[in-house]
Amino acid sequence: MHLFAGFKYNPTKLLMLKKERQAYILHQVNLHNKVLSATLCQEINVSEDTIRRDLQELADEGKIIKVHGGALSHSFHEVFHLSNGVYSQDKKKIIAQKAAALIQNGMFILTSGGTTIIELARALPAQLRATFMSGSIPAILEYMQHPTIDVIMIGDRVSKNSKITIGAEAIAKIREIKADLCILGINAIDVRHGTTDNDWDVVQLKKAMVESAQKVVCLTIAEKINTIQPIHICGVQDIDILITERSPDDPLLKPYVDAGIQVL
Amino acid sequence: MHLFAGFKYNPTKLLMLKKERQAYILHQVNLHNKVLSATLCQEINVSEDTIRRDLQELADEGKIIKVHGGALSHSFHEVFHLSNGVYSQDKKKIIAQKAAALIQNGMFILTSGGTTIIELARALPAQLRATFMSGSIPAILEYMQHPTIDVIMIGDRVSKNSKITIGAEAIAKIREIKADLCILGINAIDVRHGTTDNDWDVVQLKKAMVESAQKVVCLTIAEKINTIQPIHICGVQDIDILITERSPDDPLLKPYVDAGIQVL
DNA sequence: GCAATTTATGCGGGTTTTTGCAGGTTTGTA
DNA sequence: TACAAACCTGCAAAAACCCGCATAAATTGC
Repeated sequence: MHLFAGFKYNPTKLLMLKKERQAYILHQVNLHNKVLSATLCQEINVSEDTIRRDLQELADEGKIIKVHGGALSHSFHEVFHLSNGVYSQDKKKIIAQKAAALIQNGMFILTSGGTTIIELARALPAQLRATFMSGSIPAILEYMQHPTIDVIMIGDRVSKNSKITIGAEAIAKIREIKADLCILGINAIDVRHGTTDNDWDVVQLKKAMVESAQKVVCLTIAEKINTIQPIHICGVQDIDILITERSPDDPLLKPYVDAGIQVL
Repeated sequence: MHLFAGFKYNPTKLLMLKKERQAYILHQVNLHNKVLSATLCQEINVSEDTIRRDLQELADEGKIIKVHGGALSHSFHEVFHLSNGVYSQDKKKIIAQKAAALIQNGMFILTSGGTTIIELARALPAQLRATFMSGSIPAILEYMQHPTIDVIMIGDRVSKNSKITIGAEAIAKIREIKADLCILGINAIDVRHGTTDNDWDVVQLKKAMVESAQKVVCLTIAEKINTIQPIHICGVQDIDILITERSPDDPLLKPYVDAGIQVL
């Protein structure tokens, strides 16, 4: 589409045909996922009404989404409709599959809560014999469905927000044991800052779990890679395995491989 | 710290369209389970009022859950609603009403599990401030819905059929405390044999609870009056209050009144 | 080629949307 | 119980929108 390439750098008054102009607009929308009416009317040198009419026509044809002040691409707008149910559930199922493969008979496993852990609980093979320990009530509910695993609930005061048990008792209980694996659903990870979260109580629990396990496994959708939250859980040096829905050799994950983490 | 998640998708944070902004917010909520209005208005560079209006609109559309100071993801806050097809639910609601009247602010209350206890949890007045302790996962789920009460989960191994935590740890934890009330949903009661049950683990828990409480309250539908189960929990002399859906002066209950139990 | 006709564009004015701010009220927490 | 943060309500300014109309541009018919 080099046909349009020069227009925004060419303030010369050009006579653009209507079809041509609309093609240009559509191109811009697809390229940047959004356009502003004001910007377009400067670029093409037509009145704002004309731009508005163009946007309206393109919207009527279903090519773009018209909004107050400009337009959005259709792909951008998908966020709104895909927001039903658990966010990114497909991706989390993939992650759960990879994580479930790590678990072997006889293992003792500490887990956090969160929707990814719920998927893990659902992905456990039916004949698995292992012991799962958690303070997350939704996670325990899911583990209870499994026919053969042993489930241990960490007791203490219940946090209504995070639906986990929190407090000194819970942390002391975690410290008492030495688990084979600690599997955490994490909310943010960054090479420099490690994993971080935004709930103080959850962080306390996760920190204790990391210290009480021989191997630390972190589960997260790739979207949360290279993001930071306010409260620190542990550094990358404390993490043994990182699991996302992407392939281990995805460039996004290279820094973590370089940092010595086993990426699955 | 202006490095929070999401900036990578929002390099040009100036002049964001309304829909675009809302999509960004929704994305953040789904990603992190919660957002703060203050954080968002810094990130997007708009006034807090605008953020609040956006959150309100998204909440009206059912996309998120608005709370004081920010918003929560819908999937995270999902309520596990127990089926309402409970046997004799009407009668249990009556029992729950009577039992709830016994509870006063500041009390510490031990409870068992069971559908009658679930009804009790639902019947608690909204402004009540008390502490409830239980090893029953369904009961804890119900207590969590209440806005002001404190909830303490007794930890230990989870019994999959009775959905309670059982074991030495759990019993030791109960022994540590001295509750104002112990409220038991019971499966059988008889003047001669006292209360009995058919699950060994449940009985151990209930016995410990009876011993750790100043007053013992038994809840049961009248149908279970004068029935016997294999395993003994406690004698009638250990019971302080008995609550059924019938009137206290019902002839069926007279033997228990005569035995010194306060019948409600 | 030229007039008639259709289409596209720009403009004026009135309406709606969006946004920030001032104020008073509610809420959560120490 | 006191206090700060968050909330709501109303308001006003700016931006965007819509409608009708006049004019310019393109197309068509002859």
